[in-house]
Amino acid sequence: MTSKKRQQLVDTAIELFYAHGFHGVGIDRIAEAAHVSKKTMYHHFRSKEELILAALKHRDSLFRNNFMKAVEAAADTPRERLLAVFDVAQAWFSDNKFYGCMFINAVGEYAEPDTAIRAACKNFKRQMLAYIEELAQDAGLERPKQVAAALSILLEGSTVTAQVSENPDCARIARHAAEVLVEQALPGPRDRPPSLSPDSPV
Amino acid sequence: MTSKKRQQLVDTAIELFYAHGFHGVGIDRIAEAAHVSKKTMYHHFRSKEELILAALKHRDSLFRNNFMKAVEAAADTPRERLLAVFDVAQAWFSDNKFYGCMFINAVGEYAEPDTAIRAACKNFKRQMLAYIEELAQDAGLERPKQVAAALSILLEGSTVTAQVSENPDCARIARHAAEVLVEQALPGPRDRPPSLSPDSPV
DNA sequence: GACATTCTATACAGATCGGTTTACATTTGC
DNA sequence: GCAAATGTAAACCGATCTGTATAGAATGTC
Repeated sequence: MTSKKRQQLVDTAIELFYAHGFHGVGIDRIAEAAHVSKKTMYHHFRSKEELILAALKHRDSLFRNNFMKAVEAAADTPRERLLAVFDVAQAWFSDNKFYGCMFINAVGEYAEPDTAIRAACKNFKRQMLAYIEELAQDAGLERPKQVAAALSILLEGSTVTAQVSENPDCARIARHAAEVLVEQALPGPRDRPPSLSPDSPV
Repeated sequence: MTSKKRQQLVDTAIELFYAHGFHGVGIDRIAEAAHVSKKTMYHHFRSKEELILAALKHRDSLFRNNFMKAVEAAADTPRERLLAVFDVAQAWFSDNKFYGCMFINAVGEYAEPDTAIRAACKNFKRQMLAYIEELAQDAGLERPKQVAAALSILLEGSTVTAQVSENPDCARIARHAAEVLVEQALPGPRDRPPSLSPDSPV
């Protein structure tokens, strides 16, 4: 059973690191905000890096869980879900506590390769890509991996564009682009009209 | 005339900030690496933030200049240039000193809105988008602004994907997606075959 | 050669960094 | 009631942070 104090620390660490960066937030600040003494904090995490790793790991599972649930709630058919990814993203971008992707931000601060922090970030991205590949497969697309890779790039791009340009609506642009790519990857006759046709049998 | 020492400081600041983050590099380290004393450094820049701003500004003009030159050298026709953007990006990603987009990294560390640093980053992205819009316009596409926004998102997405996943080849995926989007935005009959046709008159 | 200027190296100030330790309060088990 | 255990706040450590000030070397000018 994970301790309650430990969870408070991880939750607070996620919030502060996400909003102010990893180098920008000190241990003291996290301990104080979490109402935990530094001593007990160092009882649960032997270093700042371990706290960062715990925060990233928890953020990973929490974020992907919420993301998948939101996608599944937003659409029923596999193909609609593939596009609903961008609706969910738009809602995320519109949160007033949206500061981009925490893992991209982490890599921006910790660029050295072959470190535990980078590995956690790479792993998050790999799992997000795997989820999109699964959706693309279920949607019965041709070359699902390639299409999923393109949709993943659109998702990353809209995330950083929303972050830097403070414009959540770029998710709509990404969705339109995704529609074209998905349409073009549908099996069957190639020269169909560009409008979305009703579900074809898979 | 900009002083030589000043330029050394800016160049060194760009290199170190880009590789290790803004909070991760101190004033002393930059002054030492630039072979400039702290005193003369504070003669040219009254604070670290001013040095950061000068570094971002110089990086902005340098990067966009090199990028545009590389695109123009890589292709002759407007439509080919629109796609050559991703070839240039791929070469950039393959540099062993590639650490993602410096401006995205900056926003990840300085999230507070309405600051000079954020304004510099937003401005860079705005100018990059304007350049892509210009290419889209010259290529004679329908809805050039919307296509340019999508291509910009693809560019941002491939940049962060190359950064986090250490895979420069995602530029190729982005290029393929861009080809589909450009093809779909060409004026004239809609149901042409998916292969790229030779230049149509604009 | 004398002098003002400009650079340097370096020490310093005060704050904060990550991390440890100390002293005390609170809870717990018996 | 009492001791062991666990929590706390807070001082403390050395290092580093941004920013300033000092002392001396190099430079240029007359």
